[in-house]
Amino acid sequence: MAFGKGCHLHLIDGSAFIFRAYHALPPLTRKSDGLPIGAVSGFCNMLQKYVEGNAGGDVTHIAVIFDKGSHTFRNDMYDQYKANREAMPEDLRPQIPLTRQATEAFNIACKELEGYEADDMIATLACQAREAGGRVTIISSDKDLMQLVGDGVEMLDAMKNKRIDRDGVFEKFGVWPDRVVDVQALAGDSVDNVPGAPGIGIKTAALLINEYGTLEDLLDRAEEIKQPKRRQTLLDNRAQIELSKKLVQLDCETPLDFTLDDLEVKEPDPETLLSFLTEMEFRTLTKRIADALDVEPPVIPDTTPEGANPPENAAEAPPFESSAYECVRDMAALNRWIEKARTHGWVAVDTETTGLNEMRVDLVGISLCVEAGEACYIPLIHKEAGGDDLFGSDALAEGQMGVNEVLDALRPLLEDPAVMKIGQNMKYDAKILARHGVKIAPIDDTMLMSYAMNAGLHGHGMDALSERYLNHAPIPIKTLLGTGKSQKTFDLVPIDEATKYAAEDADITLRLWQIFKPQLHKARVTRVYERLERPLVPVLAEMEMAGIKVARDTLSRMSNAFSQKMAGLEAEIHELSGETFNVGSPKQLGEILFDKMGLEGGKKGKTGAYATGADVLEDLATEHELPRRVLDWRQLSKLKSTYTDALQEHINPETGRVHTSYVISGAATGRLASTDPNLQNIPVRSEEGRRIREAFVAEEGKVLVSLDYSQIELRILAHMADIDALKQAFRDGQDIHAMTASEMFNVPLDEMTPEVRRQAKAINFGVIYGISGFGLARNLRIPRAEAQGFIDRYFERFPGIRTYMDQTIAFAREHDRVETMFGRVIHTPEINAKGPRAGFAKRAAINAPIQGTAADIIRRAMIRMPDAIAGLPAKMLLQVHDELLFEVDKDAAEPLIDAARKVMENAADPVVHLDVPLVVDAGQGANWAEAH
DNA sequence: TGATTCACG
DNA sequence: GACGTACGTGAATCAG
Repeated sequence: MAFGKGCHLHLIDGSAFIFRAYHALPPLTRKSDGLPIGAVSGFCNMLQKYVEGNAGGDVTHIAVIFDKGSHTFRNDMYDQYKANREAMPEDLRPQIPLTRQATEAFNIACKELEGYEADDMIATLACQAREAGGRVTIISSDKDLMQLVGDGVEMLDAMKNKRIDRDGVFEKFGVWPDRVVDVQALAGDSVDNVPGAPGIGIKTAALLINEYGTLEDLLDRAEEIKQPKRRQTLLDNRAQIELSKKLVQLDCETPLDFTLDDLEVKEPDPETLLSFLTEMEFRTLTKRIADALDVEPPVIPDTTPEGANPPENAAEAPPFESSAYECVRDMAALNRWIEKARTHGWVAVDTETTGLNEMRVDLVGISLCVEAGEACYIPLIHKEAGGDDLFGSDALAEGQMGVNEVLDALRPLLEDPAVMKIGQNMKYDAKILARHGVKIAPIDDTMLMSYAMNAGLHGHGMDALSERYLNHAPIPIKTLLGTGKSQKTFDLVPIDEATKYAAEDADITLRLWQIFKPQLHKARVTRVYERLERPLVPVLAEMEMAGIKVARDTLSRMSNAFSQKMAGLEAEIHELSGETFNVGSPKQLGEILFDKMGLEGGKKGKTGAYATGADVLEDLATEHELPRRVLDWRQLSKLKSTYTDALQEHINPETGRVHTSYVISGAATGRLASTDPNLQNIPVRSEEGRRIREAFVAEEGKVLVSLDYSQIELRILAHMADIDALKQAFRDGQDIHAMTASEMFNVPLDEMTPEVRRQAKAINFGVIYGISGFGLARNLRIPRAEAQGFIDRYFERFPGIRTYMDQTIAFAREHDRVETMFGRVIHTPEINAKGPRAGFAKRAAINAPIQGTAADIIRRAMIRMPDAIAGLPAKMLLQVHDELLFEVDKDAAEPLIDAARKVMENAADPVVHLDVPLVVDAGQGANWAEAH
């Protein structure tokens, strides 16, 4: 395309980029040979960020312009020009040619000219582009370039992401761009050693220029200046000022050996770019760019933990031999293991504790493994064998080192960035260790590796993985602890037994890691694992340890109120049924309703019991009073048993807070699951239930802040299925359900009734779930034919939805899996099954990419959140699928909302560009009910 | 231990 | 033509 009207040229000041990169970054060196590459790395990062930021923009032409040589025509005019510049730092010099290579690798034109400064080339190009009728953006913050601004030329400070237009220039110089040189000529520039007029700065210069029009007029009429000192300075220094103007005046006539047309934007060649980055050994950037280009990142050979790769021959691992495990009882032995871990660069770690509640249990021992079959156990607080149960003997068994002693010795290893720590469900161990002041990092997690590769195929617990991938059934914990009431804790297990069990766990973990690590690439889920799974571990560990304050007395009051109401309802129910029975027993209730009272519509399930679910009772409620009472009773029973009662037992006596646990690999779609207690299903839909949220409170002087994505799954559907009408509605900020209703039923928006809107809303949700006429009919309580009619109409109006569904199912049928927009893989093993199971699988396959993409987005937000709110007195406490809950000092609530909202709304960038905006709603209050 | 029910997104 | 039918979770409870 020839450059002309409608074109947009971006000119990057390469030298400025390099210096900024150099000063912004610590002195990094290339691992393999120590070559300094900090500036190159920063340069590439900035370039990448810049390219990403402009993806989909209107840039048509681009070039990075470099200075070349130190002698320019300005030195001929004035030998002191830029004379007092500091020499280029030694470690920057070799990086200069590399930044040129980098630019070329990005397939961006890279230009320089002997004897000219980059500024002159930029000026020339800008002038040419302007004359051709195009627009220009100069990426630089160099004030010397500001004289070019105007008539379609703008500057952009890439670091501050601030555009500088004519007004911006005026702000800086006090004159419009065409007089900037005059001001600079007067004011001079100490950095470039431009002399100017002594004693006159930018302020005074602007004042004078504005009064006299131009520099030339000013100098000619210098006699008229009222202030004697100023007048004299100008008269005395006329020659110097005129020279200064020549020095700062950019040359728009630079002889270029290329034209604007040569600068047309070109897509980078993935291979060229990635091979350059690989050569530089930029791991993070290589992955990021591979992501952006949607190719699997190349493997960078490495000796550091990030890429610590197990031996290729892991399959030839020795058989399990529990008697070979070592029990570490003294410092000398421990140090030998630490040394082994260091020489390998990795170590599998497993902690044994007195229970499963990470916030309360004690650390009993630690096992380590460095090679298959080579593992040890470090017992810490095992109790004396044969201890008197009656008196609960507390005596420690012989031959154990102290907990602090051992952790002090292990801490440098566990925190060493050069040693990879491998675990199965590392969040657990990380929390235990964090309670002892050890911040374990970096980590790999075999559970998460399995999850990234095999979600939907099987579970990811260690026992299942060991049997499946190592063909080895681990020692069941039951054989050590027993079961039921007589179950004991791990500290009561004899040390020799514990050694076999614990060391085996570390051994298994290491072997799994050796198998999984190389598989990640082949399964094309490396970036899912490294960017969506692993980084979540420390974030969730922090949230879980922070916990949320729960007001026990509030819950307990509610509990009592519920009890009373339930007793009343129970009496009425017994009265109505004519006998006393267990209202909580669906079986008894079914018999009362359908056998004794003879109500219609009794259906027996596969166990032969009548169904008495809420939907059944709801239907019966029109016939009889009893079902309504049972529904009310059940609601209260649920609230009391699951929430007001159970929640109190989860309040940690030490912290006064409730600490949930998130299961990263819980849901196949990428969603988190919350357990012990589940804080993702605290009531909100019913008025009565919502009040339970009043018991979730902020600490004194703080507030709870809730931010939630508005309609995130529908937005993702609109994008993925590419439905223009829906996308436009979201862009316009319309009520999406009303808009759907309007489209479907031909009702103008201003005549929309709540009932019609409600129906459209049900359909919108139904679509996400893989709708059926039957299901919609049941949900809306309308005849099935009518529901089917709605669905047909919906697909007629939004045919893209049908296409999306068909394509998704076809993909699943072919590959036995579906994927989210971020590359998360969800296996659909039943998609080709026969019978009703195929229906389930189909609907799950339709839903998974949508639900999963939403899950990926909030994960990305959570991973970025700690940095984004680092300066605020705030903590992220809970995640509820599309909501994040924070606790923050009262006066910092607004800044927190601003910061967190920004992260959430931009969480898809830069890997995925959504055609619809993500919108986040926020609220705050003393408790969760108020904040939501 | 499995089925049922119901809380959430 | 029949069959079964909205996606993803966790916890409490009953009953065998």
